Amino acid sequence: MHVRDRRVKRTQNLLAQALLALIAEKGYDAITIRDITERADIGYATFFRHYRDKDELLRDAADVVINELLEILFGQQSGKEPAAVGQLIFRYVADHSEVVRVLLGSRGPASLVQHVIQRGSENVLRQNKPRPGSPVPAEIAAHHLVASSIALIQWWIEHDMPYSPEHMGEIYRQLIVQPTLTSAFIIDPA
Amino acid sequence: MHVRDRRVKRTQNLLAQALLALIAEKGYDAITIRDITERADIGYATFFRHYRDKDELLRDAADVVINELLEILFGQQSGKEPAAVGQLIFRYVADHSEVVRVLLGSRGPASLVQHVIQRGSENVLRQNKPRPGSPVPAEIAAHHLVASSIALIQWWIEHDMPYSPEHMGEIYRQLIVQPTLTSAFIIDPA
DNA sequence: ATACTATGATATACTATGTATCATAAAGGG
DNA sequence: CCCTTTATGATACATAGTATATCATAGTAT
Repeated sequence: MHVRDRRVKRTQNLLAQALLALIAEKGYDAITIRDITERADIGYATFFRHYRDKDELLRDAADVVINELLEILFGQQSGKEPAAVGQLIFRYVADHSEVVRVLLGSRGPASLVQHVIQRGSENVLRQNKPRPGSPVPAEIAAHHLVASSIALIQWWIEHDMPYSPEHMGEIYRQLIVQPTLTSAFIIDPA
Repeated sequence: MHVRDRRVKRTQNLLAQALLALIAEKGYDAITIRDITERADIGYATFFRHYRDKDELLRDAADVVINELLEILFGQQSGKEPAAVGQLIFRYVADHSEVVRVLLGSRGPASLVQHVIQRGSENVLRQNKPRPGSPVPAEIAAHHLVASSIALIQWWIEHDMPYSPEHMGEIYRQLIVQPTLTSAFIIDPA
């Protein structure tokens, strides 16, 4: 999937940036497509040449963030200790809190969160071996791991990040990672 | 808050029933207010005399279900063993899967799920004593407990309930209840 | 019985979506 | 560099849905 025409790339970038800026200003629901095209300085009809509706544009913009975070978590250093993973997550969120707040904010559509959970679960399943004989199916454990992580991030952001990323990493490990791994997966000793 | 006029109660009931039926048929987003009023056989303008928009009606309808479930969980038998609590939840969901599917379905607005988490967290905090010195704050643990439970219910419903309520109760206990209680709360020995 | 209030029906203004069309400008391949 | 292709801008327009106002009527409470 390589976009050949520079004009297309330019237009899509402008639309995504405009959307994120507008969400931060007035919330997702209040935004009209005309708002987006005016902010991006793009013809109104041009929007529909790229996306069917607002949601499609939002998902496209979100994929950039998702891939970035997945790269951090599952990149070269996949065998890292689980304790550090939590700190990585919450440090990333703190560094990009504006965008994350926008994407996971309570105003966004539920379908986006579902999409993020889906993407995350696939990666968890790919990176861990299920423990044979466990009453907890790997598919459920993966879903739980990702959904709980997002819920924890949402709580942290909505409460204006009252604890440090290190502290959140410890909470994350104790409440989510440790129980899930010991319940359903073979713990990687690396 | 007692509704005196029978006409009001009648109208609101008809609107709520119509909305739930329509969500099951075509999904929340596709529903117009005219759809609702026509199905309920109520004048179009009358809708706005009770609710500002669709979301307000949905939240009102959801509160009925929330209160019912909270009554089951925190009613007379609050001191029950945690293992049984999971079965109670998933049995209730199975018995009311149509409505729960509608309310927690991926098409519904995110704000509704947030609302449910809020209501549930308050109850968890009210029913449990925080463990002193734990790195996991009680507020976070309560949020985690409820948010994870909803995520697990969503997974179960969206996958057409492939495991029995008993099995789900065990998963629930192992993945969510046990870790959360031991991490952040004083375990009730009753 | 009477005063009150909710409803139905209707009209209307307004906003937003989505499509069609055509001239123009920019891009890419040779 | 030329030529073909394609994306964009501008505009007009059809459609759908929201939200409010008004008034006669019917149901409700006390």
